[in-house]
Amino acid sequence: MSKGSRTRDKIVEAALREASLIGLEGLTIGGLSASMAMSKSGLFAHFGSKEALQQAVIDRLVGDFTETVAAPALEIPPGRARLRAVMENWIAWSAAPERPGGCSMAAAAFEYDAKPGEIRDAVAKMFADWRRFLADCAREAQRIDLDPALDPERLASDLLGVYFSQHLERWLLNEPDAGARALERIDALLIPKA
Amino acid sequence: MSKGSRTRDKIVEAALREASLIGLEGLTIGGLSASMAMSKSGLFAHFGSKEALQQAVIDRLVGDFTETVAAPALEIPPGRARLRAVMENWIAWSAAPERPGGCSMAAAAFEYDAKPGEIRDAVAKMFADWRRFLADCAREAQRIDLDPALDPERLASDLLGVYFSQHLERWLLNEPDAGARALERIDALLIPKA
DNA sequence: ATTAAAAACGAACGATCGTGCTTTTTTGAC
DNA sequence: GTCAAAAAAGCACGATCGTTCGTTTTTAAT
Repeated sequence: MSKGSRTRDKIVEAALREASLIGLEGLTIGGLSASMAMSKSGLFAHFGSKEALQQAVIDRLVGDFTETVAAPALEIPPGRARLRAVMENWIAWSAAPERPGGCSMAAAAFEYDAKPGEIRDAVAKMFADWRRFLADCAREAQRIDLDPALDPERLASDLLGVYFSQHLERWLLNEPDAGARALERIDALLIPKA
Repeated sequence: MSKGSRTRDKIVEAALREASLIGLEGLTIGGLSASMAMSKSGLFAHFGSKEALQQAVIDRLVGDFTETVAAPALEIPPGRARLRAVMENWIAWSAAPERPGGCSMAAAAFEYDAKPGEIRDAVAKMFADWRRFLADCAREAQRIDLDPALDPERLASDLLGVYFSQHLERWLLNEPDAGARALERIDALLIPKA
């Protein structure tokens, strides 16, 4: 790997960290370059535009998310336990120290829900893909040990909701036990097959 | 009422509308003054700082919210029906045309969850107050016709979650029936007394 | 070691940011 | 109608925004 793409990675990594605090829109080329002791123009040249940088951040975010939240859960055999592991990983991700401002996926979703453009489209795709993944996990689990009477799409929406409320309870209200309480509610949602 | 406070109201109103689209942080004195055909300095003089303007917007938001969502539900006698009316009003508020970018309360909560300062404190108070209101409604309803086995605090968190997920489904994924589906899930959460 | 390519830099651009000051216009009480 | 007070405007400031361009430094293949 060339030196160029290595620095590019470092930049995106730093941008992701900063975006977790101030949002994707709050990112600035100047501020970012200062935080990594490199020149504005040098940093800029790696992307060509601010929007391209934001896109790179989103791509990286999706990659990290998949790797950290979804992939490890796929090691667990399909069923209710796998779906619960997904949610467990997601909540842990939301509290991880390398994301000092919490889950950037949630932040980006609410930040761009009314800002047309390519960034918004990318964020919408990320969100829709994630909801579909949750629904697919639910459907699969219903063939094993999850109550077949549940509506998987509706369950996915509910799981998203539980996540968002625990996000705000943790980050906005500073309630460290928000994640644990959310997991209790998730257990209640995942009704086992009778 | 003096002319001064009348224009101030108009400014805050316009700012609230714009913030619904671009966020509280995205507000600019210049952009706002241009959108209402008035000078930057003339607008600025009403507040003295951008942060004071943002505070005014939040105050106005809280007022509108209380008046539109909470107050009408208090006309309904206490109980499960009142709590459901609160959620119904809230979801309708989220879809109202005078908020072209959706619920600013949700947007502000996620925007400021990691941005320390007075604005964040105000947003956190708004959110905490609202959650307490929901829990109080639930507790009250349990004395009438709501299942006493429910945990009112947990129910309040769940209701918040259902709202947030329908917000994203409506605004980010453009699903017009998100509100109706959310109401179904809310009905399922509000288990009647046996 | 040479050398062309890649990467980083420094300086500057026009635009816009929030904010201060001074002047002009408008208001409302007498 | 007068006149002080309030409101709005005009203008400019330092700072920072994203971006461009020409130069210098570093890399990596020969």
